[in-house]
Amino acid sequence: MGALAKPYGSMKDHVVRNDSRLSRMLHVLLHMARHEGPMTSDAIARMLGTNPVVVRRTMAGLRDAGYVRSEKGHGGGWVIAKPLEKVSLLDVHRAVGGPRLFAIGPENPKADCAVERAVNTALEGVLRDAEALLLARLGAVSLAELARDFDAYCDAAD
Amino acid sequence: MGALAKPYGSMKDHVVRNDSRLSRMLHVLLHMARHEGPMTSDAIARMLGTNPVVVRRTMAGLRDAGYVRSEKGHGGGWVIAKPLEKVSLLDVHRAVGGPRLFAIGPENPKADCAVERAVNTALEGVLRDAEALLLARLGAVSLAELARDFDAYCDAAD
DNA sequence: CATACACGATACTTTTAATGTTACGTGATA
DNA sequence: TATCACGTAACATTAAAAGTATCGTGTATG
Repeated sequence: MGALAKPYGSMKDHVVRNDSRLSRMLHVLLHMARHEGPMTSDAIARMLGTNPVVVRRTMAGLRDAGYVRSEKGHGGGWVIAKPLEKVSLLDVHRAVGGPRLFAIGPENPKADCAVERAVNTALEGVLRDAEALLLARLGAVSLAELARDFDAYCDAAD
Repeated sequence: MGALAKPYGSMKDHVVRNDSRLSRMLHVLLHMARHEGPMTSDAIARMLGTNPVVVRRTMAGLRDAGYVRSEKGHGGGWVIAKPLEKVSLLDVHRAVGGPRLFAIGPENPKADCAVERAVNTALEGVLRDAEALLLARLGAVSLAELARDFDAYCDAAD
């Protein structure tokens, strides 16, 4: 027992493809906040190293949630539609589909076997607590704070 | 901001295929603890609703860690090789390969873009803390405690 | 009003890791 | 020696995110 906890991401030496929708949207939103006028899906896609269709697909959730707006035609693109103070990282997570957070979990949540149910109960308890922490932390940070962190980081680099 | 946290597993209505190696191995180990003599990979596979090759593949990690032993030939199979008090859920997690815990994460951990790095820093901080909690909780529970929980649950059902 | 622009949406393909499956080898026991 | 049980390699399947091609719709501009 009692092995030491390794930090996040140190378990595998190969590259793991995580769900990066939250991370990407945060990246985009901060850029949009520092950008005059609309940003096109093409420009955003180049920023993210991906495809405009992926951008539209992912940002659709943000639009439906009212965090951004999209305009068609000449001079169109994406603009921020809600003050950054009013949007938390959790809001963005939810807006992009609120994907599952954990890669591990029980095989069969509704097991017949009593032993399996006992295992599930224990694991689910642990996962629930970690999820609560994660969501609380994401909910406690607004896009505005994230932007301020970035500005502070830039100033520190001077 | 301030949306309420939904409990674990409630975000999706379709079935999500999690990495179930930890959960499965805990299930198996508790059964083995309550079982006289070796259990064959075939019997375990029937218990888990899977294939004996999957069982051998996954249990290989437990064997290499010294938590179980395997015997060939007539009357062979898998037996527990270490007291349940000495093995934590975290030990089992590590023994099955210590798979990644989170399904979300940054797209590109080593970004050139300063905005992206700021996002990554924030997200990684949250994930690191949640991971620390998760690993600490897994490390704090031994297989023996899990087995006792199960016994208590059974007694309560009388 | 015609044209280029930009999003909206659909229908795919690709990718990755876990899981499932088949087949064959090795050692142990009756 | 025949059967049992694990060890291993190789390959197929699956699921979700991500990538891609293509078309439709609305919009501003010349």
